[in-house]
Formats: sequence, C-alpha cells, structure tokens
Amino acid sequence: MSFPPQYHSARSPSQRAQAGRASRLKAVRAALELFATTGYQGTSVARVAEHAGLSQSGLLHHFPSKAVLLAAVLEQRDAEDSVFLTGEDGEAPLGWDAFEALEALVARNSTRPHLVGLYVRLSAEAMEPSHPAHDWLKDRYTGMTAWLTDAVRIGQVRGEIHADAPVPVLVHTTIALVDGLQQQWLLHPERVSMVKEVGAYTAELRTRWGTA
Amino acid sequence: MSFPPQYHSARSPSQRAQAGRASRLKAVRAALELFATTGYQGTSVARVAEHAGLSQSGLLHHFPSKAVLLAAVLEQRDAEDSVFLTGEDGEAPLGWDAFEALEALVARNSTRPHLVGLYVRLSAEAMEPSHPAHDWLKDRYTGMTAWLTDAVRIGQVRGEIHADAPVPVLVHTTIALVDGLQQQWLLHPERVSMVKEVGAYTAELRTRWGTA
DNA sequence: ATTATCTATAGATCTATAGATAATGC
DNA sequence: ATTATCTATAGATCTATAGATAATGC
Repeated sequence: MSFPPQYHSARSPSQRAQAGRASRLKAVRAALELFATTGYQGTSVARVAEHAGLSQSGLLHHFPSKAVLLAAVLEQRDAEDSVFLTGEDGEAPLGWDAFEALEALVARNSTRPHLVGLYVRLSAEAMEPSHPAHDWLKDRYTGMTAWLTDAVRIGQVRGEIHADAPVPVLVHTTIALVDGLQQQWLLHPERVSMVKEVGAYTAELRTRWGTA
Repeated sequence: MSFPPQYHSARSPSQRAQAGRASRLKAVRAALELFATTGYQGTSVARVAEHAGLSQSGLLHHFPSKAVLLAAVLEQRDAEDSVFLTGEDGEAPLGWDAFEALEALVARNSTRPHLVGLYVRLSAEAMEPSHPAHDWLKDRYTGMTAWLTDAVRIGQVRGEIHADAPVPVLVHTTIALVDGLQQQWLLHPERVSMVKEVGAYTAELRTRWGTA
C-alpha cells in the first residue's frame, strides 16, 4: 500500500514534459503519413524517426515498439473519426440521418488523403490475423456493420425506410461501396469523386427504399 | 547475320527442361499464395523458395529478382481472368451481358480466395508509384473502366439500357462495390456472400436502368 | 556447352536494446 | 530521481551474386 502521489506540476507542465509530448505527437503524425503511403510493413522505424526529427532510439523511447507506435496512430485516427460521426452529443445518427452522416464523412475524407491512405493500406495488410492492426480492423468492420444495421432497422421502426428493405444487403453494399471508392480515389483522385458517387448511391437508396 | 537455329528437341522437351519448367510453375504458385496472404513486401524470397521446395538461389535462377517473380505471378493471374471474362471467342461481353459476366467472375472468385487475396493485397500496396505492380494496377483499373463504360454505352445503343443512365457513376460504383466486397469477404467469408450482394446490386441496376 | 540447382556470402537494412548525457524537478 | 534524447551496436533478416557441381544434349 502506498499513499497516492501528489500531482506536483499537473497544472503547469514542465517544459521538458511538453517537449516530450510534442515529440510524441510529431512521431505519430510522421508515422501516420508514412504508413498511409508505404504501409506499416513497408515503413521502417528509422524513416519515421527521420521524418519526426528524432533519432531512432529517441522515437523508441516514446513507443517501445513499432506495433505500439501503430496503435498510437490508430487511436488518434479513430478518435477523430468517431468524434466526427457521433457529433458533440455522442449519439450516432440513425435512419436516413446515418447515410447523411456517412456522406459527410466521405466528404471530409476527400480532404484528408492521408487518413484514406492509412485506412486502405491497413485494411489490406491487417487481413492477416498476425498483423498488429488485425483486431482494429475487425472491430472497425464490426462497429460499422452494427451501426448501419441499427440505422436501417431504426429507420424502419420510424417509418422512414420500407419494412421490406433487405437490411444486410444494404449494409454490406454500403460499406463495400465506400471502401471501394476510397481505393479508386487514391489511385485516380481527379477521375473519381467519392462525394458524388456516394451521393448518387444514397439518393438511389432513398428513392428505392424511402417511404416519403 | 546468323542462320536460324534448328529447333532440335522442340517436340520432345528434355527431362531437365521439364524439371525446370515444373520448378518455375511451383515457384509461381507458391509466390501467389504467399503474396496473397502476406503481401509482396511482407513475403521474402526465401519463404517463397521454401514453399516451392527450392533453395533461394535455385528460385532466383528462374526469376532473377523478386520483382520479376511478381510479374510472373501477375501474368499468370491475368491470363486466367481474361480468358474467363472474354470467353473462347475473345470478345468481351457488352450491355447487360457485361454485368452478367461480372457476376460470373465474382462467383468464380468466391471459390478462389487466393486470387482475391492477391488482388486486395496488391491493390493496396501498389498505390505507390514505386511499387513494381503499380503499372499493373493502373492498367487493370483502366481496362476495367474502359470495358464497363463500353458495356453501358453499347447497352444504351442497343436499347437495353436507358439513354439517361449516368454512365460514369454506374461504372465507378460497380467497380467500387466489387472491390469493397472482396475486402469484406476476405475478412468474413462466412458473413458476406459476394455473389448474393453483387446479384442484388445488378438486379437493382436492371430494374432502375433497364428498358425491358 | 548449357543449365538446373546448390552452398556460401556480401552488403544493406531492420527492430530493439544497452548505456551515456544532460536537463528538470523535487 | 526522472526522463528526453543520443550514439553504438547486437542480432536477425533480406535481396542478390559468385562460384561450384552435376546432369543433359549436341
């Protein structure tokens, strides 16, 4: 048993601690950019360190292994995404609102190629169960599926969406479309507009399965 | 100037030459399987050699570099695909037939996880222009886009497809859907049926844009 | 003479650790 | 005492090459 420590300088963080936090952040940012373009496997810790302005072991002081660095990158990415999707109130939109939120998310992603690149690269790498992002990927799919399934079902309950809409098909198709568009857009950003395509798709959904 | 060589044993290939060809084939097969699961970057030449039952330099005798091995893998894969799509006559199906052919391709892929895995992994890795499969990937997208664009336009000319169907949207959406479904299916083969989803999608397309 | 294949190895690169240094904070 | 950071390096692994061996084919 030990007495709780006194949080000495919790209010006024020391300069050194601040420098440390800044280094950490720079490292996560550099890692995100590099993982997004050359993948996790294709990026060496040394390259991340270089881009972050640290020595390799300086970087590994903050993240004891490459996998931990990846976890930090994913954590940051997810935080941004979920804040965006659920808004300030923390409630995920349901019914047609969910599809509107998805459109907004895609629109936002269209201005963030790094986030899209990271997602596309890791989705492919992390298929393997031994990949350090495997659980993240599975959770992400599970979460997305659960959310959209809820969204459509609630839409049906609310009377916004036809009762005989094929829920799983809508869910899988929607996810697949968004994932596939991200790939196309990364390869040909000028030829494909994710926003336009997703917009057209959801418009079709509304006329096909909407009750208005 | 030299006289054309006489093709001595073109008819009855020697045992050794045959053994060589067998090794080559085994190597390509092993490489395909490994690239499909751990990616090109994530697979060492040594591991391919091991799976092919060769020493590393035995393998590199047939394929002087890892990139050349990848090229051989892609060549074999493409040959199978295009034979399947264009059929015996070498003519790509157009109009609604194209979508039917796509459904058939997806159905076939559902029995070939390795081909799907290879495609998904390489699609992500080869986004980078420096990746040895980058040109392959771009060509594949270009070819797919050109084929489907033709298919819809010809369908319109034939009167099978409504004249005011938004051609690029249909094309991009279709490609995105198929790509995205492959990803989902690799992760959860039991939860997602690519055939069912693509079938439902094309059925919707027909009722929405068909003229029958 | 050709070639399928092997052993051995060069040379690069990669992750992670050991141990030192210097500044900060009690 | 803690910690942000560095240099140096161990140990693994990776691609590719050099050079040898042995069988085949002229």
